[in-house]
Amino acid sequence: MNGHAEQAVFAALADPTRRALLRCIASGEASTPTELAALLPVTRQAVSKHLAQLEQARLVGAERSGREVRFQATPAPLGDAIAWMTAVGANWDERLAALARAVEPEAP
Amino acid sequence: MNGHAEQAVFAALADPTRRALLRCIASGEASTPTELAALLPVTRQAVSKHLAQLEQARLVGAERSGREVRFQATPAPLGDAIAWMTAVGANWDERLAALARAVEPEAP
DNA sequence: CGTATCTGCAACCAATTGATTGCGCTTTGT
DNA sequence: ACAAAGCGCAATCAATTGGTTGCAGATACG
Repeated sequence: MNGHAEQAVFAALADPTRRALLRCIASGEASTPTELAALLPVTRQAVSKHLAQLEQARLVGAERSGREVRFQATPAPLGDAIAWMTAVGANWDERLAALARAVEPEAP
Repeated sequence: MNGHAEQAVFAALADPTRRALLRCIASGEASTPTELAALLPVTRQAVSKHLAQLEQARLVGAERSGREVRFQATPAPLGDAIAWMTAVGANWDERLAALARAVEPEAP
């Protein structure tokens, strides 16, 4: 689970529409593609493709309920991305090093 | 300093070559474009363009020294990106909420 | 049963991106 | 002074991306 995970996560987070979608889903503002499309200035199909990318990055999970699909946020990949950032940043920043220790509570 | 910063940071981090460059610079393995290009399977000009993007995201800083340019890592934007992630993730994950409190030590 | 929703899939299009080559400018060293 | 090293800029190219429209398959509701 190294290297390839951050790729998808950072790529997914690189798009403003995708970040907005994740925020809406995380805050419980909306859950289905049509609901989310109503909140954003793009079509439902565009939202659906973005959701597919977020799902591939494991940032959201889909669950079908009848004719609609309900999306929910998944926290783990964000933690992985933060771990990568702190691991890199710990080399030259003390504050990030401290955060790295907070992220990885493993005792050697 | 809201919104536009993460855009550049996440976009910069979305590319594998750029992540490798940041890791090399952060670890002190290399500092100049030609040094970095020697470590990666791309040309020096490609490295230079990637460095420009990292610089635009404030993840690295350039400093000319004679005929060569020495790059150094800048920690702040990583902290901003982590703050964004924890802020979004805090809505549905307790562990990220705890991390958010660690990142933002501001008392209201 | 028929109709209106909600969704996914395919084709297609413009814009961006990652990467390359070639050239010109500045700095170092003999 | 002159050659070599390091760097930046411009043009170019293939591949990817974000977005759209159109259509077909399920599912709820009258």
